[in-house]
Amino acid sequence: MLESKLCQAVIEAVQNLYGLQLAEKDVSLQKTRKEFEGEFTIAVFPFVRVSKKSPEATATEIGQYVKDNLTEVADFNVIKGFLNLQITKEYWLKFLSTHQNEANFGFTKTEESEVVMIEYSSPNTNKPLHLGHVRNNLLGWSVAQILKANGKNVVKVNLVNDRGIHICKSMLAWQKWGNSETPASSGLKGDHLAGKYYVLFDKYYRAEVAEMIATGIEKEIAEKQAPLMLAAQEMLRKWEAKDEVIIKLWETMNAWVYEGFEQTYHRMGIDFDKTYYESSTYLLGKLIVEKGLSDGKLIRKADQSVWADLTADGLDEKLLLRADGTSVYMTQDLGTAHLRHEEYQPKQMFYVVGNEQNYHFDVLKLVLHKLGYKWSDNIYHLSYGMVELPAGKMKSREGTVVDADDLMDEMEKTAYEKALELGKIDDFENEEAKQLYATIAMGALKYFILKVDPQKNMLFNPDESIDFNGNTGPFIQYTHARIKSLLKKASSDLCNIAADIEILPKEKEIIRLLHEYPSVIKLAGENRSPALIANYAFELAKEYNGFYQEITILKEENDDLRNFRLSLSVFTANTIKSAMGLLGIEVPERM
RNA sequence: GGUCCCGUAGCUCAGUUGGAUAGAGCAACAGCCUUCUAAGCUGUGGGCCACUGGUUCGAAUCCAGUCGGGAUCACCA
Repeated sequence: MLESKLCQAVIEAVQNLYGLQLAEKDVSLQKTRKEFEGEFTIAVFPFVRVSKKSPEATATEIGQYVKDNLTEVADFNVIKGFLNLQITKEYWLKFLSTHQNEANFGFTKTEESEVVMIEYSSPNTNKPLHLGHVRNNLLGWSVAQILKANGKNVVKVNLVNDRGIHICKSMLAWQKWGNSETPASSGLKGDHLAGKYYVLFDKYYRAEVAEMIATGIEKEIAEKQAPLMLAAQEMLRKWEAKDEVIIKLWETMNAWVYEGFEQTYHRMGIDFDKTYYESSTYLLGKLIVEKGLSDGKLIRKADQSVWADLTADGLDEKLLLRADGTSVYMTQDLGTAHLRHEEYQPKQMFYVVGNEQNYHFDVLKLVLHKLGYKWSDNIYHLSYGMVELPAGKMKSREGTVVDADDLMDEMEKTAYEKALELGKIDDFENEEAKQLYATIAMGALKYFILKVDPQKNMLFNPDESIDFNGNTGPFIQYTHARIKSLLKKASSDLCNIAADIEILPKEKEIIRLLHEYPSVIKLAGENRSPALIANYAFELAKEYNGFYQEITILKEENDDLRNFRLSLSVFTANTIKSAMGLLGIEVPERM
């Protein structure tokens, strides 16, 4: 790699000139700012201590050494303490012709033994997916792609939370007020149907509680004693006892929900290699807890409940088994983690879960560590920020939840209106036009969400539809389509690039960006951040658009220049497509 | 209250892990299609990088404190 070659040369220079041995991290190699000549810049301030010369003199000496010893370096210049290196035209042109049509440029070959697991989505089966899940799904799927591009053997898993009191609530409501309604009879998607009854439960339950409070019962007692709540709890007990009627109802309603989820996932373009169901893993944790008890690593209290004492690590005590022996969320996660480790022995286990659960994952790792499972070190919580609305958090009770299916519908409608308005689809077949709205709508949505640093909270304003201009998915898609159109008109093959052409600054900038792509993939993998890929794709598209606007490509009369610019275009289109692919965004051939 | 995260243009976000004069997009205004797709390009205005101190050649970035916002501290998941 050129970058490390440059670093090595600088290390060598400092060693030979000043007798100081540096490590690669001591050399700050960065991109040269646009206003200066050159492609790479090294700040030499750290070296003046040993050179005992001015920054300018030091930079000049190092620059001269590097120029003399590296054929790739054509020249250098020094501004204040900054050494700007200029790379030879030959290097850039060779780079261009070598990689312009390389299938997986920038990707690392998959290492089969590097098994890495990533869990994302993890929905509850009592309501449809909302905007929060959308961020989760897109992040998870994209990070999986990025890890693959970094040579990992990725296993994508989903953990469906298909049991528990909240599931019973929608079941109970359906039983009471459903009149045997089904997705077929109502025309509702299965997950929306279940969600409808979950909301209904909440409505009647709150009415009951209000009524009880009105008769003088205390709020807390009312909430616990409301008949609907008692009935839901009774249903959960029956479920755990495998009551036939309840199990049947549970299976039926969950099947509806899965059908609905599948449609949403499919439309979103995300998938899984394996799906775990909490109903079949929730008991596994008990075995681990019992072993921990007999090993004396956990404590049993007088009421028979089991706890992990984490006070020595600055945390609290954590409940692992209730007094009645039933398991809690943490217990279940211990079991699932263990199961996954047994099944795959992953080198790393990633959990894409919102930052509201930071504490949960700290505890999970700590408890596993305490119980002696060394692989607890391989657990990483990919914590991401909340999606907030202008009014604050989404609240289902206030009806401010942004539904995933509705959101995608809205986006498609906007894409359609926009395309119509701009006359983009006048010569499109019906099917192709439909395909285009979907591609652009999803491109806009995915890019909007993925361009933000995962760690940070982000704002979504439902009143303003997501933009299609500027720093957006469609902007990048458009750039790709534009290049494709250009290439269709250029019938010539692009094979050899002549050596004696002049490279303009705008062209140089594009080459440099393309050259940077592999290290962007690497960085995105290390940081598990699709945002780095997104911002890179935008920068590349923007740079190309500037070039396209200002410089003649097809109509250039000099064949060498024409070929060179077409090569640049091909390479850019390929890289845009590749980068957007890592985000799960398709790029159209025309739009 | 304890712990953790965040605070950059009117708004939404970048800022390559400490480097040069802090950047994009949106919104506003002014231009550019008889020539490769105008979902594009060019230009103008807009900043006490929350505040204060510290570390050093150099800080939006690291450390400490203050203020403001969020999350969490359940026998919910």
